[in-house]
This record gives sequence, structure tokens and C-alpha cells, in this order.
Amino acid sequence: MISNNEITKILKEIAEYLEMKSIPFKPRAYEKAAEAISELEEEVTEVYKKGGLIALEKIPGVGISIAEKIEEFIKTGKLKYYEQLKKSVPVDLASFSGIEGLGPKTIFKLYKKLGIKNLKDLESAIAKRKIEKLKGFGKKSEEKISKGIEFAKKHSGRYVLGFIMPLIREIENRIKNISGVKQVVVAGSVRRMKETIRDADILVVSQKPKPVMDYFVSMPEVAYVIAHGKTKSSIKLKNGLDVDIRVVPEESFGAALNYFTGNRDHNVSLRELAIKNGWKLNEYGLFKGKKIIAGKSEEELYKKFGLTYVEPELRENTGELRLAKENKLPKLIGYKDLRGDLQIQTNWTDGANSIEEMACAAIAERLEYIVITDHTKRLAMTHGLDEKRIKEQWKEIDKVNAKLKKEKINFTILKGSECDILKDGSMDLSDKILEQLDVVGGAVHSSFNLSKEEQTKRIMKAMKNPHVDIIFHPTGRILNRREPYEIDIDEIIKVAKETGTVLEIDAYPERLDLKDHYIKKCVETGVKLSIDSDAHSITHLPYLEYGIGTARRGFATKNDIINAWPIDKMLSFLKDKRKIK
DNA sequence: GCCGTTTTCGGCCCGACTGTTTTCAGTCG
Repeated sequence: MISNNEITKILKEIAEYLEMKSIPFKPRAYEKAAEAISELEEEVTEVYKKGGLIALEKIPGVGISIAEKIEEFIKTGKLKYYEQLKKSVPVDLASFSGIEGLGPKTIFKLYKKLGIKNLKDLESAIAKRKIEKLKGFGKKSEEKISKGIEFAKKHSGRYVLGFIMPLIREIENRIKNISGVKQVVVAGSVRRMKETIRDADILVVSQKPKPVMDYFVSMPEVAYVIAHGKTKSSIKLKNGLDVDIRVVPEESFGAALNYFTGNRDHNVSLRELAIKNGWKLNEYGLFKGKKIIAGKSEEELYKKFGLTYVEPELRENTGELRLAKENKLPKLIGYKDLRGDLQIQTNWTDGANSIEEMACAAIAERLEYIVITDHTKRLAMTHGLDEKRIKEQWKEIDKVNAKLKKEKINFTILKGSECDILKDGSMDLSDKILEQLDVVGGAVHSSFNLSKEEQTKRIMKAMKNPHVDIIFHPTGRILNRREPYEIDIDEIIKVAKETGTVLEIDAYPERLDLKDHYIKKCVETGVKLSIDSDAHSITHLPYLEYGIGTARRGFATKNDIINAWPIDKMLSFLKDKRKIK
């Protein structure tokens, strides 16, 4: 079966071939179609199977011509149009991907003049100093390509946002201290809270750009400088992350922040909207002729367009501008809105800290309650709790609660479990134990490779258990490391709705599970969610931020997230749900 | 090649920086 990845790849390559030939507009059309498909939840082959060509055409950016090409590719596993392009320029595009500064036009020139077809050819041409002798190239171009290759080999792919964020914030803070700097904001995909990022964009307000540029390109983390201009510079860090910086004057801050936050298609849509109004939008402001009519703040900018403010996390050009126009954007859950954390591990199993230490850390995060959810016996490697040990744990929880009460601290530790969902969908602890717990999370930790049907059935059975309140990290994915297990997410959401079962947004940076698209489906269906740190140490509690960011990307409001509610409301919701099951 | 509460045909975002050039194409975001 042809995967979305394969279709995306072939469409992207077509775009590059067309770019080489300087054919206008078509490359962007293919790129847009490729992007849309890479973001698609459903398998394109399924879409085609269900609705044929017409269904394919409904994918945004896919028209009749690309739809027919996808059809041919699905049916025959081949695409004549692509084969012809490849025949006319027989280069291995994939082997050049990720090399900084090496675009389609350059690849084409190198092929035509030196017969370079793949990375190996390119490396040997560099070794023989052939490139610097070419017209239009020079010593510096050759060096740049050489460096690009070196780095592309070492570092590929994307960085998990929550793990790279401390470094980005450290750099941000150092730039804040440079003289003349009035404001520093990390924009781009970081501000949109994408789960993984490829680069970081830093926006600076200052009347004196030079000291900012000079410091930026000479930071100790810099591997090499990609560009060093008057108001804009780009560097590659030793860990492989690209970082761009841009300095703008105060009056352009809003327009620049908007421009730098993106995504690209959101920006393009806004700029097209400007043109329709007879204006022009760039990073310096919104202009009517030469007169600036907005740009100091983002709020002002959206207002001028007749739109309600669009939160950064929603700027993916997936319909948010239409909703902004109709004043239908939801009031997203805020970064300070969580009152509790429903998944916390302690040193009773694989956590690093005691119950009391975790409670204190949660208090420091301004939470009002946590649920202790250590693993259960099936997870032997974590020394999972059996019926006997979990009862001992309850005594410990009571003790710490009593201590907090005595100290007049308004904080509650609830009794819970991250209870294994066994292969057949039954639970790892008896119903008699489960019914005594305040919050029960069911989780899959084994048999990841069941068929889609079996895996879905397994989780559905757990959801139908009256004592199971939440499904923890429902798809089991680990970013950059493990694919989600196969489940029918629509079916899971349907049963969650029927049974009142809550689905979790696990905030651990490499999980973020559920992910944004699925969260949106839950919000639309009315399935309730929780945002939990899944903390295994006191240092993990701040990860809640990434869960909230992901929830915001999924259009979730406070009402959708049960641990944004007061403890009594949250608990009575779960109790009522247990009754109806 | 796609798309349309201005359009089913005629548009398609905008600007900084680089390297190799004397005016600009290529790349990137």
C-alpha cells in the first residue's frame, strides 16, 4: 500500500524538478499539495478507496490534475509524469535533501555542468575542487556546500520542542541583556507550540541592531554562521538547530511578530487579504500607499483586517482566518488555567521523588491537586504496584494530606493508578481496588503490534469498564522514536463519548498524546480531556506547558479540560460517569 | 496547477542576505 509519506515525497520531488526548469507557479502548487497530504490524518489510499477522484480533489491544494496523478500512483505504484521529469534530469534529489543553501537551481547547474547526480558525485567534485572553478560559483560557494553536507549527515530531522526549549530560552535571556534591546520574543513554530521544530526564530526590538547581530553570531553554541546581515542573521548551533534573528524598530513590532510567527500559509493568506483591500503587508507594517496603517501590535493588525485576534497556536491556515472573520474562534484554555495534574509517578515505582516531594513541586506550580498514578504489577520492570502495595501507598497519601492540612496548605493528593490495560482489554488491578481509587487511568504498555481491529477493541473494552476514568497517552507514540500503535481513533472517540471516558493529553514533551488533530476531534465531539505532566520527577511538572500548548492547537477551552476545573467539579464529573457506565 | 463572499480566467506574498557579480539569481523563511 502506498503511504502518505511516499505520495508527499513524490509530489515534493516533482515540485523541485519543475523549479529546476524555472516553470512558474506549478512548483508551489505541488508543494502545497504535498504539505496538505503530509498533514492529513487519513491515509490517502483510504480516501481514494472510499470516494475516488472526487474525494482526492477535496484535499486542499489538490485539483483534478494532481488527483489524477495520485490515482495513477496508487493504482500502478508508478507515476509517468514523475518518471519523465526524472529521466530529463536524472539526479537523486533525496540524497541532497537537508543540505543548507543547496536548492533545485543549484543542483540543476551542478548536474548540467559537472554531471553530478547524487551526494557521492558532489563530494568527489568538492574534493577535486571542481565547483569553485564553475562560472557563477566560487571558493565560498564550494565551502558552503561542503559545510552543508557535513551537517546534513550529522543532524537530520526535527527537535522535540520541550527538550530544546531550555536552550532557546537561555539564548533569549542573554539577548535581553544586550544594551539597547527593548524586547525579545521567540516566534515561529516555537510560539505556535508545534510538537517538534526545525529552527527557532528570535525577534528583537532595538534601535541598535549591530551589537545584537555581533553577539548572536559569536555565541559559544554557534557551529557556523549562515548569514550575518545588518538586521537579520542566521546561525547553525553545534547541536544542529538553526536559529534566525531579526531586529526591527518598535513601530513594526506587531507586523514583524506576525510575520515571524507564521505559518507561511497563514501569512500568505493575510497578505492576499491585504492586497484585496488595496493594502500591502510586510514585516514592517500594513501599508496603504506609503502610509503605515497598522503594525505596532498584532491585535491592531487583525482588527484592521476585520478579524478577531488569532492565537499563535492556531495560525496554521486550517480555517482559523474564516473563523476569525465570523467571530467564531473559541476562547482557548490559558497557560495558567490548570488546577490539577492527573498523572504523577513517584518512587513507589519508576518515579524519582516521593509523594510529598511531588506534592510540594505541584504546589510550587500553583496547582491545587494531583493524582498519584503509579504503575501496576504487570509492568514488573517499574516494580509496578499490586493490590497489597497500593493499599500501603494509600496510607502514605493520607499521611501527607494530613500534614498539608495541618500546615494549612490548600492542596489535595488524590489516589489513583496508571493501570495497565492487558492484551485482552481487562485491567491489571481488580475492580474492587479500582472502585476505591479517586481517579483511574488505563494505559497500554505492551503488545503494541496488535492489528488495528484488536488494538481498538482492547482499548474500547477498557473504556467500558465503569472504573476506568481516563485513557492515558491514548496512541502510545514517542516522537522521533516510536510510531503510535494502530487504532481506529474515530471509533475510540465515539466510545469515549458514549461512556464518558476522558482521553488524556499527555504533556511529556516526546509524547504529546493525544496530538493536536485528535484533540480537535474530541473537542468537536464533546469528549472531555485531561492535560497531565506524566511527571516521573519534580523537574517534569513544568512540562504541563507543552500539553496546554498542544491543547490550544487543538482548539480546546477550559470547559474541555477536566483538570482545569475545581477539584469537586472534576471528581463529581468522574463519579457521575461511573454511574452511567 | 490551484482557486474564487471581488474572479470559472487571471491571478499567484514579500523581503534580507549571499556570492559572484557590476545588477541579480538563488535561497530561505
